Amino acid sequence: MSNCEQCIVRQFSALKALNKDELVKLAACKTSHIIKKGAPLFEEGESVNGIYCVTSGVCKMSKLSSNGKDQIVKLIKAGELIGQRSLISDEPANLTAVALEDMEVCFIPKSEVLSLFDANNQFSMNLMKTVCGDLKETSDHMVSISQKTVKERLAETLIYLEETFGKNEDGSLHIQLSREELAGMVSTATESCIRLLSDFNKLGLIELHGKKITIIDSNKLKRIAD
Amino acid sequence: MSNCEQCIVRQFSALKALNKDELVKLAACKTSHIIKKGAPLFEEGESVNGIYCVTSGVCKMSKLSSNGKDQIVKLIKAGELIGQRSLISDEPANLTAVALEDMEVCFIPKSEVLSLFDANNQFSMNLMKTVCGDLKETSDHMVSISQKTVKERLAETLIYLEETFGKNEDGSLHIQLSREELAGMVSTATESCIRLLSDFNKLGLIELHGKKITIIDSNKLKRIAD
DNA sequence: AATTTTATATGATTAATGTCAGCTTTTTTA
DNA sequence: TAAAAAAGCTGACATTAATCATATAAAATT
Repeated sequence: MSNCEQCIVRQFSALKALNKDELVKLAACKTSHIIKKGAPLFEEGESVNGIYCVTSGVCKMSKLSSNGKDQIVKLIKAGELIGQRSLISDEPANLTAVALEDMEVCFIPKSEVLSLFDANNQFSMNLMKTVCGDLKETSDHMVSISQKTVKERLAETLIYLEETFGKNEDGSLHIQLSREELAGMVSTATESCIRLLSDFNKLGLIELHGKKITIIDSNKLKRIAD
Repeated sequence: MSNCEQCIVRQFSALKALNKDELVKLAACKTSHIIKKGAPLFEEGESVNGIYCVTSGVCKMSKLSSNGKDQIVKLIKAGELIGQRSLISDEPANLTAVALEDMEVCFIPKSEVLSLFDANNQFSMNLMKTVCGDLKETSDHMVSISQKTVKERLAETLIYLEETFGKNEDGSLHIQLSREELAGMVSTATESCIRLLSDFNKLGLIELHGKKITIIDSNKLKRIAD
């Protein structure tokens, strides 16, 4: 059982409000897990009974629609919490969480979160701000899907991926998504996504080497994205 | 200055957790307002500095996109609160709120909400649940826009309007939206919306008399909506 | 009441994007 | 390493839904 006081990623989530005693108590009740790439943390409809704190790795939160397409609602990276919404709503998960890379996560049981919620106003305020931030992002995402073209959304998504997850030493996007997953973020068909990537490539906006995507002209991409 | 203790709609929002003292204090600091149909409560980008509690009437929360279309993100009815998200995030409004009917609202200043938040755990938990509910709805709405056809979404929206706002004695939808507004909810062009309403009419699923829409076969509509 | 403006309606056309099919490359598994 | 499976790519085509044009009806204004 590792220490929560030393945990760096804590600073990035609502947990930053916890005091020493609370952290000791947290360390005692949390459990650590390794989630392999492609494995689910939980699936839509499951009862989660706690929240996950991501120590390393990235995961996608998505919803499978009746036509078999996986719409990615958001990506989560180290330092963020997963499952707050359904914990607070006291409902089963609305989205499926699947690891995009090998992940390390800590599971904090619901009872512990609720007791923190009661005892620590700053913690609950932080949690609330996170959920409110998610709500704003999701509203904006919704408007973007309904008002922008696929090309604009793809450009927007590529910029988002670079800004949020950074790049490798060779300049390529650090996060590796399949074309299908990228399409799921953009909300388009896989073929359309591939075709537009290929167009961007021909226009010199990006470079493609297998799964690696390198953004060459981010200003032009930003202009396309609006 | 009217009484908050006697206010019925309080029961429908996070405010139901307030005790007698808190309600007296609330009554003393809140202000009541009449908003005429078509008038804005606030616009995107404005600082709201408090929350509105809707006593009567309905309003739309929408976002104007660069191409001039108004995407309606959600509708709000009596008993609900408006502006929690930006209050908690401490940000300007992300959406514009416009009255669809004459409305009565009470404005509660930010300082009062924050002090309730600190003093009353149940209140903050309620507020949090509301925001989480909004987040789930918005996520689902987003997936619906990206995965369903316009026809399916229109059917879905009509069912939602009947279930949420009820019908008049003659069976027509109680809430009256322009075709443009309905299109804004469905996320489609006004013409497409009109055309599909006309199709539904010909198929005997609904009846149109001017602005009045009457749902005739809600089962078939539900089947179309999925 | 007449006129202007706005909303609703419908047809024709175009543009955007999804679907299907076939092929190549990459990855996985035996 | 060979074979099989999955992912990526491209072209052809179909479909959906947006746009444009125009007509009618309703509402607002003079």
